[in-house]
Amino acid sequence: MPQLVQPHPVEPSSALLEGLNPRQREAVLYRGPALLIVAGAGSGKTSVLTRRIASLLETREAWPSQILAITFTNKAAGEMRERVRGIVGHASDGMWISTFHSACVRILRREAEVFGYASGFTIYDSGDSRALLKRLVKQYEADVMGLSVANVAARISKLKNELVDAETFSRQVNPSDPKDALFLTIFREYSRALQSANAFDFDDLIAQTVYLFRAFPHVAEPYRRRFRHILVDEYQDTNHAQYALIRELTKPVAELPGASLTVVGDSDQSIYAFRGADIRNIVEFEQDYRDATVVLLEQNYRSTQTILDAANAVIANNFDRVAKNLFTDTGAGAKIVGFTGYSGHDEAQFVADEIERLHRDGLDYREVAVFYRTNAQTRALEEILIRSAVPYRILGGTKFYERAEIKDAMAYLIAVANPADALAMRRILNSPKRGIGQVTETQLAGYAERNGITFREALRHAGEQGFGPKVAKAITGLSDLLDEATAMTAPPSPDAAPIPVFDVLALLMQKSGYVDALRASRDPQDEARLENIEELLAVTKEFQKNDPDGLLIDFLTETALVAAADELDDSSGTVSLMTLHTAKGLEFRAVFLTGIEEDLLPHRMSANEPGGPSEERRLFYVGITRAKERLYLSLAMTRNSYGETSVSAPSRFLAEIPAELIEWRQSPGMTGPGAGGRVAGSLSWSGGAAGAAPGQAKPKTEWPNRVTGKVRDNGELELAPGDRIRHDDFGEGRVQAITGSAAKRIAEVQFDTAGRKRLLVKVAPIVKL
DNA sequence: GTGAAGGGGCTTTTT
DNA sequence: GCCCCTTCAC
Repeated sequence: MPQLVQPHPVEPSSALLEGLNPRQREAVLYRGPALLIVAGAGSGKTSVLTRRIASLLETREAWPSQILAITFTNKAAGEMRERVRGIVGHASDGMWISTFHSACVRILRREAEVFGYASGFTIYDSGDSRALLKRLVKQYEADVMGLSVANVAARISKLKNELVDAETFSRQVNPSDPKDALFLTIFREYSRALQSANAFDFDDLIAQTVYLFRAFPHVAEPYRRRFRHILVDEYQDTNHAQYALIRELTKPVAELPGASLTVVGDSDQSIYAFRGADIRNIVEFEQDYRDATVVLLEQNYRSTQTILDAANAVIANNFDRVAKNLFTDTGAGAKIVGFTGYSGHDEAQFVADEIERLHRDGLDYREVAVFYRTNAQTRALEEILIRSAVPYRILGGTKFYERAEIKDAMAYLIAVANPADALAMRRILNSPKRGIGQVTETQLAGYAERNGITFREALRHAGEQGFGPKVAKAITGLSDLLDEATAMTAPPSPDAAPIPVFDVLALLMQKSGYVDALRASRDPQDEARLENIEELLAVTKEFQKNDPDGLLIDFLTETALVAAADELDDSSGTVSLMTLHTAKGLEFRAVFLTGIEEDLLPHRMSANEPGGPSEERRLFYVGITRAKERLYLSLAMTRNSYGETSVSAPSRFLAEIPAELIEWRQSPGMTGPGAGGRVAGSLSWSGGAAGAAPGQAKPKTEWPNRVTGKVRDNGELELAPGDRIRHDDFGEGRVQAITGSAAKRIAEVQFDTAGRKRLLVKVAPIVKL
């Protein structure tokens, strides 16, 4: 064991402290049992955290293996690791920098056997949990009692985040309430099913690690000894289970004091109460950890004063907070631009046009982001951005790993890695179609249960269950294929290189007939599905490239834990679209906050929740403070939801921003008949959505979802400068120039009334005249 | 057991 | 508007 505490730490090199203000410097240098860094938005906390870690290493106060740093996303973890490495080089190897979930998986994979799990356990995402719960809800006819899959799932998740398991819950619940009794039954069955499938759901990853540490101190002890410095970022968004995990890890062991704990957070940016985040963790930090020191970082190095003024003014309306005021010395900067569209599409068009203008002025697309409250808002934005030929990327929403064909392919891999996982087995049982239906599946499950074997084992005994020859052969064929793949993943000698995941997946997809079935299909969507399978194969290739020794189980872990923000690719040169939640922790030179309307932000669903409106305000605050130079606030008078158009009202939050900070290109008061009213005062549209505003007569354009990949296709439409065209929305215009080639050909068109636009020739709703 | 057609219900945010 | 589930015909 290396020396644990140096009485007189060596002064860190001056390069490490360079450019830090006194507060930041203190946050880097302070040494003690507990440190809370209250870091306002943009106050350089990432820099402080990295330098704090680097200084611990540089002065030899800590070995890399003694450091555990928790970040909010895998991407943030990767960046922090790189930055520390940039300062101290390979002296940083061996640190644990990861998310709560990744760190817990790492611990659980090592220790699973201690409490009845196997190391190859599956991680169930929310879709898997719901699939499991669906069967239970149906089985117990719980829906007639008003227990839907969604609310059972939410309730179980909440309980697990509070470290309440089914047995603990059974002691709290009133057994004479039939609804609660039924819920308890389902909770129990769900937990049992997870355990027998050798699986953890997302919430288990944290909660079970805590149970493990509490039940088996000898398991916890090596971790308590090992991690002498624990740092947690975004502490305001930790839930009770995560809090408890940190408490467990910082407990003293025998002669050793507890690990030194550093947490960084900002209660104004707490936006995850809905998933159990407890702001008290940060507010009561000083009571929890005696001798804690607090450092406050208020100077902002990100945004202009105008943006900060808006942010400060908005957040000041939350009454239950410690006053904090962000400031900068970089100057006022540009005014915030406001825009009110007639419809969501009109709003989106403003966004697209403005992005193009910024781009012409030299701003790279990757410096621009568009935020929204709900994923549903992407549709209109996407349609317009495609048409306007603005390159964009949606973070989160795409859900590659949630697509049926990807889930199928992953289920094949899971069936190999974790034969106990009946959910994965059932999923692949009849995809591709093998003539194994519901009846056969139920029979197999029954056989497994009667004989006390797994579902996977039952497949091996297909011959003994009275199936027809075709069905029996199909089952045996699948079973043999899985055996073949399993043999690949278990190399003959321990030091032989593992067979790449790519080969395993390729074998499974081919020999199962999965790809052949897609190829043979006449469903046009299957072509896209086939491409997705190929995309997944490419992902496995990439995985092996980055991690040549990576095993199948590592691949499954990595893909199970990708967060939306992990998809951000700084080199892509595209505009980033994401929800306000995903935006936390990021920054962009130009930011568009869209849909700033009542019922959307604050969201209608938040109104009845305690603390709901305040949390929505923090969400708005988080969005505003992502912007470095330019901030746009936009909204629409009408919005489509459920295929119906409804009228919307400006968000109350708009009125909280001092009027002189916003320059309205088109204010809410200017849009309706009888325009001229002020934004802030009355919060309704004067005259509603009536009146034939130009934006509203738009013809409907069909934009099928991305699975089909089938958008409008003009084929090889020939266009040359000088040609006249007609556009569905913009009317007639003249082509000014053509750039790009093939599918990326872009036409610059001067429209007679709609101004100048860039259009993707292949997909724009245009005809040549 | 499979596929097409029609009806009901739903969306806040995420690891 | 779309997804998922049920129903019905083969």
